Amino acid sequence: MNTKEIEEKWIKYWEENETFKTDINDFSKPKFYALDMFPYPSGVGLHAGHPEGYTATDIVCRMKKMQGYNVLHPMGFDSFGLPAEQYAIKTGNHPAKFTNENIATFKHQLKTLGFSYDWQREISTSDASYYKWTQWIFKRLYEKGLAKYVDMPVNWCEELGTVLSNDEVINGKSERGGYPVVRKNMKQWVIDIPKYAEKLLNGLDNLDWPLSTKEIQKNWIGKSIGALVTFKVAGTKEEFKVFTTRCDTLFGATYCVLSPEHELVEKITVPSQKEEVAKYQKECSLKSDLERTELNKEKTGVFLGAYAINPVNQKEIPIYISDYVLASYGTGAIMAVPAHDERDYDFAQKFNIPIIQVLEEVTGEVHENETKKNSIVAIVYDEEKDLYLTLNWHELGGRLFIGGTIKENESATSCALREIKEETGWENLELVHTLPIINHHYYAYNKDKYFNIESTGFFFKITKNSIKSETNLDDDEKFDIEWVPKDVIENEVKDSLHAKTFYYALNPGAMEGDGSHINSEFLNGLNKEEAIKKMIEWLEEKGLGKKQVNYRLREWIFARQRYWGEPIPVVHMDDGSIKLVPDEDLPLVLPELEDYSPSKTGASPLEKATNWVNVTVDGQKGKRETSTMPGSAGSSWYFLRYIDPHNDEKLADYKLLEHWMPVDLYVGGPEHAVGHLLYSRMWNNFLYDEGIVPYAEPFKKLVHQGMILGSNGIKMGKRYPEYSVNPMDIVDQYGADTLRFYEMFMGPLQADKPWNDNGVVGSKKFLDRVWNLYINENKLTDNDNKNLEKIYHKTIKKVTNDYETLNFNTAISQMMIFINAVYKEKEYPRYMALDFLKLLNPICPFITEELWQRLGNDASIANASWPVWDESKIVDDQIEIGVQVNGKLRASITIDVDLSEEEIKNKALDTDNVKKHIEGKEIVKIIVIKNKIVNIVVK
RNA sequence: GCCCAAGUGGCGGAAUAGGUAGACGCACAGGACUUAAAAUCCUGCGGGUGUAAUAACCCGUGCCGGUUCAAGUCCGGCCUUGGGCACCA
Repeated sequence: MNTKEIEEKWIKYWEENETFKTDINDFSKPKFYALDMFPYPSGVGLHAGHPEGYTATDIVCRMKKMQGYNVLHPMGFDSFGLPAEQYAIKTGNHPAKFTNENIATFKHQLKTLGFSYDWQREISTSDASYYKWTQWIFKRLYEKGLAKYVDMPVNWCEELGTVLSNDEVINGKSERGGYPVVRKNMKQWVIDIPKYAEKLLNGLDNLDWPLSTKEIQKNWIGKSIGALVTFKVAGTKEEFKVFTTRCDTLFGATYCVLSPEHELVEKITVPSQKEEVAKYQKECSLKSDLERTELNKEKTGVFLGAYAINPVNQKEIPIYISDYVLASYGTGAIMAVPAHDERDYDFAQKFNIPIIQVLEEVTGEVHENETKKNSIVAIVYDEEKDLYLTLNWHELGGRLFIGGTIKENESATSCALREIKEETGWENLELVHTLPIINHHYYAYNKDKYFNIESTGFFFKITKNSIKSETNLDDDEKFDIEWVPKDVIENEVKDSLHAKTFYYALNPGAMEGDGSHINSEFLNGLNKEEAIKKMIEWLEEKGLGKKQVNYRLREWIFARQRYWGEPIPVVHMDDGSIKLVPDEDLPLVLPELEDYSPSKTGASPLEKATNWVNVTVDGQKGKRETSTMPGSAGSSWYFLRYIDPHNDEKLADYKLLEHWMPVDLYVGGPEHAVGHLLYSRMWNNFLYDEGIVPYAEPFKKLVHQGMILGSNGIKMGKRYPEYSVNPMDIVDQYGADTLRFYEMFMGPLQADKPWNDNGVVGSKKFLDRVWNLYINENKLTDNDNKNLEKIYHKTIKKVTNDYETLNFNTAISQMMIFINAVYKEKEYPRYMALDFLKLLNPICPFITEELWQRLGNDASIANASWPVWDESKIVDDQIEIGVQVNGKLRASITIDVDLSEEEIKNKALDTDNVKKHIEGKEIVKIIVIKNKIVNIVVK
């Protein structure tokens, strides 16, 4: 088989005959729109991962076409981007030259692989005829106030000379290149995607997408429901709002924190603190994002000297600034509840701010007639030895810490010290933390009474001054004093009160879940949900706050200080106003430059095109915007343009969109979960709201292909070039069919899979086996062959269903089983041979076209109709089922399918090995699951 | 730390309304064809005890426990790997 010759022949045939041209206006058949994530045409051509997803959609498309669907299967290029620009900087050539050369290479390679794209619908985001409409959409966003020119802190990457959007920054470094990114205030174009947060969140519900991707989008949007609470600044007319999800803990708010950038800081700082505050603000502004997150261990901050008034109790509480409060989230200000937030706790400890507990954990089981009392649990820690002091009561109560009842007129602390001394003899300990009060219910066996206690926890440490004296214990105090490490406590301290107390000792401020409210006046006794509801009602009634939804999602930074992108179609007039470039002047085409290099100061290369930049509009002078749009602009709507790629009047005809959208199957990598896949949903939702497109959600079903790893199990790439595979080399050596077949057989589409050269050879062997069967073996016959009938119908069924659900590896294994069976036969009926070619065709279009023709067919197999199976021919009349005794397989029997339960039982019991295992035992029952298994239970 | 996904032979992977674990392929071993090799075709192939060979038995789907006549599949608790988020109030 000469794969090269065959492949070239059919590529030419399909092109000349327009085999895969979509008649977009033919609404008579059901439609199927399959979309691949279009590639960035890099200089190196396709990598091993491209053919995987592309083959997957191609298989489904080819099957759907044969099943009578009108299939739309387009391809294009995401052709704006940095590599082309860097090439232009180096060579002085226009980036378009480089881009077009690469597109030509990509297109050639894609054709070589046999994908059934309708190339007449090809688009390229850097074509002016395409980006005309990208600019047009931008204008609509601007008109609706969704594209905004604002002064705000943005991600500035010095090395790349541009600002970046949040999804392009990973751990404080640029996604591309890994260069440091800092926060910098710049006047920038942003898209107000948070306005669409709710729609983007709700829209996910009805999408057939991977759960993990939906989850990532949900987290990225980050909806939280809470309240906005107004705090007045004592002695001034100023006030500020805080966002909180736990307004029920307001009684425990003992200070407030503003972000260092908060606008109120200058106004309310008292004169004596001004210097220190200014110094701290400066320190924070110089920190990069990376430093700011890395240095999150030790809390820092400065007191403003000003006080806020807690609206629930009129108490004056200090106001600080600290960089643990982010300017960009919520209102940039918080109320701090150190008792129930670890960060606030750390800060309060460091600055000696009071801690008020307002939530109380309830442990144990509630009973009637409980006796109430107050008590303590004391934990004593030896830091040097890393051991904790416990009392081992053995069978009387297990391992516990020191406990005791608070006497009348005694404070909790002195009770704790007294109990420690009485029970263990230790004195002069250092109190590390007072732990939250726990409301505990229990039953005391020795007193036969139910108790309900308010237990205060204490965490003490032994110091050099600590002393131990002899103890004088009562007779009923039968315990051993044991010093044990942490893991022994975690395993052995079973009592819920003591275990919880220990947890709080190690995690101060961690009590932030549900609990019963205390110290909270009108909220006392309520749980979290009730208390939040009541507090919001109270705040709203008094005009001090209201219910508020907040999102983590931020503005989409929409400008890049680069050349190779869509020009933003606006003019900044000398009087400071902004004018849009009129629709009739679109596309606003990129000017040619002598020098494409960026500047370190944040100026776009376009500033050098002075003739282009300086314009007069309506007799007024102005300058064009010189930043360009990000790469994610053009890819946010390309799926619409495929439907009507040559339309000069509209981005796409509404009637066509109505018929063809949404995309039925979208395949691409999971790395676009919060970039492209969120941005395109936002644009499409916006265009829907504007009545430009007929459906809000663009992608009905989404599937992520996994990564093709090197044979070492590690991602292919620069690090391990010796393990990287160039798909074109595989095509040269084994043919495109083999590459497609192998990548589909490797494993589930969605999984990451290591490359294996032997696997490629194995795939080629199978295709050779098929070829030989049709060409060299004289088995083809016009007779029928009953031996193959069942497997033939089964194969059609399995392959059809597996293609539909994208389980290509198991479809292939079924085809192998079929071919193995044919090899064992003398005669291969012609109709089966033809139908098998149809089943294999979506994966291996070349070899199947060739064999189809050699079997005497004129037209392309792509136009043949998909085979159908006969369910009645699949049913077995005899099957083998297992026989178990007490759940262990002891035999298997062959039975007629319609055999009665009684007969199956008899047959099972009549088997030698089964007899052996039930001999002398009593049969308890016999379970017969029709056509599956028999299980005999004996005693 | 929080959220999500996944752990099955030497390897890639099959099998989930709970019902004979290891389909199919790779690798490996043996055989046929050949002067020979390659290619091709056929057979075997989870680990162990056992047998001349069969038979038969035991163990086995990351670990521990549970539910069930029956668990890779369901439940509880861990461990490991991958991905996402991370001072988000």
